[in-house]
Amino acid sequence: MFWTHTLIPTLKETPAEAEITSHKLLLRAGLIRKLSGGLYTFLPLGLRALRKVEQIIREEMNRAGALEVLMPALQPPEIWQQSGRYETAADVLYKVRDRARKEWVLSPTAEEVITTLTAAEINSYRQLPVNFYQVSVKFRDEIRPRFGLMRAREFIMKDAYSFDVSDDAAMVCYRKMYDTYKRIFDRCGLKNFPVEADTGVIGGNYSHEFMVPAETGENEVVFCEGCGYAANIEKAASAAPKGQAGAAGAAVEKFATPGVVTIDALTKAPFNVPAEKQIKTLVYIAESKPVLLLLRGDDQLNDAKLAGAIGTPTFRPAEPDEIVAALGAHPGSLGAVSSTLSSEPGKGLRIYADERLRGATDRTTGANQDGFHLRNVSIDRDIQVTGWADLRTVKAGEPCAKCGKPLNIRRAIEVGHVFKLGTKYSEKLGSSFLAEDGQRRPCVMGCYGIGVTRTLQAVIEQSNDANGIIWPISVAPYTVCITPLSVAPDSAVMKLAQKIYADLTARGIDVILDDRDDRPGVKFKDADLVGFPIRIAIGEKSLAKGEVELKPRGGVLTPIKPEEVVEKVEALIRDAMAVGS
RNA sequence: CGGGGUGUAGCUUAGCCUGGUAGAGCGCUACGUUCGGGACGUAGAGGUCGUCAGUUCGAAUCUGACCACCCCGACCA
Repeated sequence: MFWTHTLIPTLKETPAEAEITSHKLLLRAGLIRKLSGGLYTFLPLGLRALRKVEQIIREEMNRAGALEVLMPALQPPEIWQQSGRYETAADVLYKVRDRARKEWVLSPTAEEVITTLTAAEINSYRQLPVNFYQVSVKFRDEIRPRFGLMRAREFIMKDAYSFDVSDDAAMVCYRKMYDTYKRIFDRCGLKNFPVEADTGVIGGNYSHEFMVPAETGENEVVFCEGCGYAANIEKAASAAPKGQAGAAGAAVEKFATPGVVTIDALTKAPFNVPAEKQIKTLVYIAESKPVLLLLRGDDQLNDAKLAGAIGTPTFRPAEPDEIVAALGAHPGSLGAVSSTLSSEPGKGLRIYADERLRGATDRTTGANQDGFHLRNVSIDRDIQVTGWADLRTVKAGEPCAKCGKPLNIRRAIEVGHVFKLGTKYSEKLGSSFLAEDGQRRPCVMGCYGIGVTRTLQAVIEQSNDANGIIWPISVAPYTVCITPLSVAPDSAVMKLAQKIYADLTARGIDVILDDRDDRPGVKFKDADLVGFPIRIAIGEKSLAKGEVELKPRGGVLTPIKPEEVVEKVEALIRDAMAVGS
């Protein structure tokens, strides 16, 4: 490709809309342009990089035996109602109507469609296992699109769905996809690591996310350098000490705490109750009923764990008036001690306590009367707990549950997610098979997603410098940029540039020739900004010495003879591509 | 949806407080001089000042509503 024959609208200045480095560079390097919030046009260069990522994904999915299909983005709401996600995923579903006012759903993912397909087409154990995938546009009504391609209303996703005869067989497939994902992200030049993850609204019982470490990432990941344990903070557990369980002491005693409405205020004089000796009481509404959640005063509730504990994905913090209605007091004086509750625990009011409170004695909590607290509370004696669960959020420095070493927390970008789904969708949508023993059984499913557009941006977020993007060769829009410093058609410089262009292109290498009649500085700056992995500069000065200049984007400039160019470039590409293959 | 912020040319912005009908840099066009890390000169093109309403003789500027975008929280690949 000749530079003047394509569109690469580089910008000297950063558009005000971009906040993080990768988003700024996507715009400045002329890879994308915004149409509206969370909606972007891929320009020729951005699309080339995107296609490279897609190609790697296709090669690895095919290698793993998955079958590529393409499902409709516009889907009937009936199958969503059948799976139950018409309600549970309602927040992210874009809905449109046709001329007859019939409603349709824009696909955020495709479990329903693929399962409808296999319900009709897969009938025998002889057809299993099978794994279908597609690369397509997905739509999600995000609460807040942001950071360019990182969280968009419309994005490219690779989604795959596996069907197996048994749980064990599904696990084999899960492992294969796990390994495949590792290879895909390695080949994209990304530093990445898998972490244990929460399953969220998709459901299922086992899952890992693939994370790319980045300060600008939207996820927090807990990891242990001792044993390699790693988990999303939504899922992570630690061996945080529970504190000694003793015998219940003195009777519960009410005391006045006028104006004290925070954990922190109660730690101060004249009360001096340490946060870890307090029981924090939170009120949530799940399925229209209040639920009390008890945690140590110095612990934070983890929403994802809460969802698992109460067994419903839809819940919300109670409004102040709902809290007063349920407990008779305002936040700051709430508690779960049986004698202070108007309604019997178990009869409508559920109480879940964090594992860390098991056996707790000598605690202080609210009295369900504004301005009063209770001391000497023993949880086993004084509180009727409906269920125990891990409800707290892990903090950095706590001992690893597996090896005891201190845990670390870092931010990361989620680029992929693998789930073991079980039979949730296959049962609801009737995807079953006749087994060898003549029994009909539901397929055991797994699903596997990669945010393709997000992966592309993660590459940029991870690989750049003050001058611009540093593309890994595997996903660069062009591998080589030839920069002739004179573009007069009959000049020796331009003639050599065109010869090298033809030679490299003939070897199947992606080359762009910067034939713009601009000053060298402009061309060098743009080549660095866009970040082509290899630049070959040809000027009259070096040519007089019988040389051209070869410069890897992140490396040092080396003068070489023109006839060595093809060989050197191929060597560089070979070295780079050795990663992950 | 709650909280905060911003809307002036393709991009970055000045002007707004104190009302008098818009200016710069980059980019773009032409010509000339330059030519190894974002050159310079001359001459140009390009603006419903987010939208609507109000106040006023007069609104980019003051008031109100709305819209869009950005940031913080919940959501997710």
